[in-house]
Amino acid sequence: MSESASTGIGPDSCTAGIPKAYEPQAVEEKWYAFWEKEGCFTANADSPKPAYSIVIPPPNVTGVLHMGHVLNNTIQDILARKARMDGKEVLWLPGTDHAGIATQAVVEKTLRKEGKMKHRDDLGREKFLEHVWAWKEKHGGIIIQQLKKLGCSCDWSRLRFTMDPEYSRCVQKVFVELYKKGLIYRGKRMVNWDPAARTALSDEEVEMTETKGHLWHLKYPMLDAAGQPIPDQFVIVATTRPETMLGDEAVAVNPKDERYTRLVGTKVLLPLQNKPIPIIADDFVDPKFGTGCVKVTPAHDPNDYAMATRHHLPLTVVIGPDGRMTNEAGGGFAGLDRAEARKAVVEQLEKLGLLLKVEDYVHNVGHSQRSGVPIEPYLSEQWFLKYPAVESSTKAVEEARIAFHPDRWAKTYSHWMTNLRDWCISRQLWWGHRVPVWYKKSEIRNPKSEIRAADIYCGMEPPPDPENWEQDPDVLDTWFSSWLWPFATMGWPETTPTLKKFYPTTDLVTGPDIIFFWVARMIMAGYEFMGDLPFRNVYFTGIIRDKLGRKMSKSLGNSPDPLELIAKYGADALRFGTMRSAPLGQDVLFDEKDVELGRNFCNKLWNACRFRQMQGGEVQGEMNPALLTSDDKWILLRLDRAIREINAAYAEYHFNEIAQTLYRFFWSEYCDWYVEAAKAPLQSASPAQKANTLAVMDFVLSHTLRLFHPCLPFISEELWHGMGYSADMPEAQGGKSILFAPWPKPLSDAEKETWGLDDAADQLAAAKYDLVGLGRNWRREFNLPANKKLHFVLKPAGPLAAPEVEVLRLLLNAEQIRVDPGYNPPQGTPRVANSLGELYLPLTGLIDFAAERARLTKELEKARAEVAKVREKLDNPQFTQKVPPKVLEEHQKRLADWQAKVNQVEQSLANLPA
RNA sequence: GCGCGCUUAGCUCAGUGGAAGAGCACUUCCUUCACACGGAAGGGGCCGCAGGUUCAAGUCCUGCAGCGCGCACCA
Repeated sequence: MSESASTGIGPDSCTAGIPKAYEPQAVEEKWYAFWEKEGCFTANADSPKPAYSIVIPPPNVTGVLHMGHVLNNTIQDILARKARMDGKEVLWLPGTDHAGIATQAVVEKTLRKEGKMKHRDDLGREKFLEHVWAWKEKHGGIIIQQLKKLGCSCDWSRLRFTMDPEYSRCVQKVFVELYKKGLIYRGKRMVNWDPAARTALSDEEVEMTETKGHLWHLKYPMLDAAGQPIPDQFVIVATTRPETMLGDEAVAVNPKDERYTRLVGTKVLLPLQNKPIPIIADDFVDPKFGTGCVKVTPAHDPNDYAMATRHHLPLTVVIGPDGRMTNEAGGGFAGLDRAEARKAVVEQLEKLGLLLKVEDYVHNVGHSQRSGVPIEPYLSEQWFLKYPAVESSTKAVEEARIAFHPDRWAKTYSHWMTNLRDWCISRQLWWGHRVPVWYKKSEIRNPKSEIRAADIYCGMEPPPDPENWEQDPDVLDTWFSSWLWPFATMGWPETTPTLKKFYPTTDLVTGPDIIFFWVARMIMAGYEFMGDLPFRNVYFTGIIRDKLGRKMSKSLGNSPDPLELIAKYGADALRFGTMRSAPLGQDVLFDEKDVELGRNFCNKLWNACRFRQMQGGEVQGEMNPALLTSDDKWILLRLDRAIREINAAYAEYHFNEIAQTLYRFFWSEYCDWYVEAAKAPLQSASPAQKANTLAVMDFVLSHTLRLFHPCLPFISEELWHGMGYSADMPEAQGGKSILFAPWPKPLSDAEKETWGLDDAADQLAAAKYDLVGLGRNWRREFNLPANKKLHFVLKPAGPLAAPEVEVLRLLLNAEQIRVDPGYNPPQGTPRVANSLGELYLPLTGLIDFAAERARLTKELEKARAEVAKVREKLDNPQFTQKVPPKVLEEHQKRLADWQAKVNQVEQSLANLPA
């Protein structure tokens, strides 16, 4: 493979030429280009392989990559790459979203800044949209390029945008169908109005935030039958929004409230407007709250609107769609912003002596999720959708045909689904899918009267006589297009091969914050238009926070730029670090240290392979069972365990466990123990034995690289070729790319038997490493420098082959280990022991016996405590009778082990000088 | 108000019924021919509090407290 030459590692490269540290930049660029050129990510709809598919949650077309994207897309990429290695035909379908309000707001802001307009009306619809499209062309590809940097294996040939002409047709078709079914209707309602964006919003786009405000108590003068104020007689109303009083049309009391019964039917004088308004009785009013009198502002409060409807009160609009007071608010207030008007109204009332008191008051205020400003309840005509396929969608999740991970979100879903309210889908914007509805021009549009059905034309094509019609100016909520994403991206309404092969999709990876916005609606759209669920599993990621637990935001400046991290540490490092700290369903506290850990891990992998290369020779294919050492057998068993653990973690979407197992296996088991132990045969054994050790390394590394590939796609590919493991594989199964190499299988019983991977070998190696640990501890105890060569004596408990002793010698960094079954140590020789035998360090005179005695005493105490703990359990007949046999055996063995430890340590202590 | 999470080593977090774990940070030693983006050895936990179930509880149940997040029209 010529690709390997440039970065240094490879079968033919000379040792000196391999960089000591992994340098990801060139490697990542090279392999991404290779994958794309070779069409590795392109899904074949005609493939006989079983299908695996994911649709990307489309990022905002003009957005840039942030840490949330990194988390989300790394997970999707891991799933996609794992599925390929499992032999599936994989489609990861990418795309972007037009993100109506967000994009329009950004473009408007830019155009204002550039002095090209003050308000979009200055440009007009067509001209303005030209600017948005230009913006989209300029910025739309950025996030796609960034996803490629991250290594995402999306099928870019199928890239979709929610405003693609074909996609727009889907949106129109869906609107028309639902309109004809009567599920989409037009209505005059009190909606959530965003005065900054000047559009209606859905309920889901309103965030209730606890706000410190005030409760103003206002005095409304009572009027007598002749309409004259009764001196010193007032009705007291309390309000959090005094500016709305300019639009009051009544004061309401509870009909059962005896304090006010006699007042019902009389009138009060609305201050400032000097308008008589009635006192009405309505059950809505809670007599126990405040004074029991409520001011009624029909046009600016949903409850008041409902009351006004019941009592046939007029609607006085005093706040306009721009959040400024209208002419109806009166001369002194018209034109003021609602916040300014509040101050002005309070000031005036105070002057008139009509402000009784002001209390601090904490309450929830709806804010626009987009622009952050307080929502204004606003009466307007909008399009609404009565959700389709609700029952099947609810059941699909409740009966786990669609599985949520973690499943607790199913409860949230269920709660929302059983309390659905119609979805306000029209937006007073220009950037988006325009409502496919035309109104007859001859009908003079009177905002106070609703348009008759006969004068509405709804269709995918404009009416045949367009000159007589006028299209609805509004566009549709962005989510009204993204809810079709899983099938509209696959060629629906045609039954395309892609749709046939890959719908329903397998997994969806998204954030729980859009469970209502997107996930629930996609499920309903799936059932309504495809007659089937859109995905089988939904993985909900956590939210990425900074290390102080704060949400990442531009204003806080606590959001690192993933591309800078990639440039600094490599994409693999970013992916691995993120996965390792991202438990299922929990928020992720991101720390750059995690990425550093990822980089260090890649470097470890690089150097472990570099070490193998430095031993020379071709890839060794066959392991000769007769030549396998206990260390070989031990690492093969550890590999087997790692494969099983990783498979189990994949099955449960536990990505942090996958990363942690990879880390533990490769670093703590393979590098720390196996490689160090293997240096013994590599340095001194026969050529055949040496070759066999290399065969074990090649076996383990070639499996390891494949286990790593979904998480670390770049370095695993580089090393896969560099080490020559691709050479033996069929072209389509790893020969071309590790992408298609078969996913490692756990070792079979037959393999374990062939290679002699039994408990005895496993325990021999483990005992060796244990003894090494005990021996190494002496260096610290006795202040012996780590590089000082020492002489040990080993008194083995049984027969011990010379190569095992050589491993001990190497791991202990010993000059020599003298094996002497009959060794009779002089009093005072430090001693440790386990099942392997007794290890002595004859160093009389150099030793701090007090420290050794203290250490051994502590160890003895610990061992005795453990013995006591286990013995207590075993002495309990309840325990021995009820416990499963396996657990009983474990405890008995534990007792024996700790007892042996006690004996060993006692002997070691006895061996110290008194 | 209802619902859902979280509370384990200095920090960030794994660990869902059978001997308290990882990474980082810290201490000591080591530039030994894969790696100082490294190696070795250490120190450090009433597993939030109180009850209960069980032979056995960090793990299951019930309260309580603190923190966080959803949902909810009380002015």
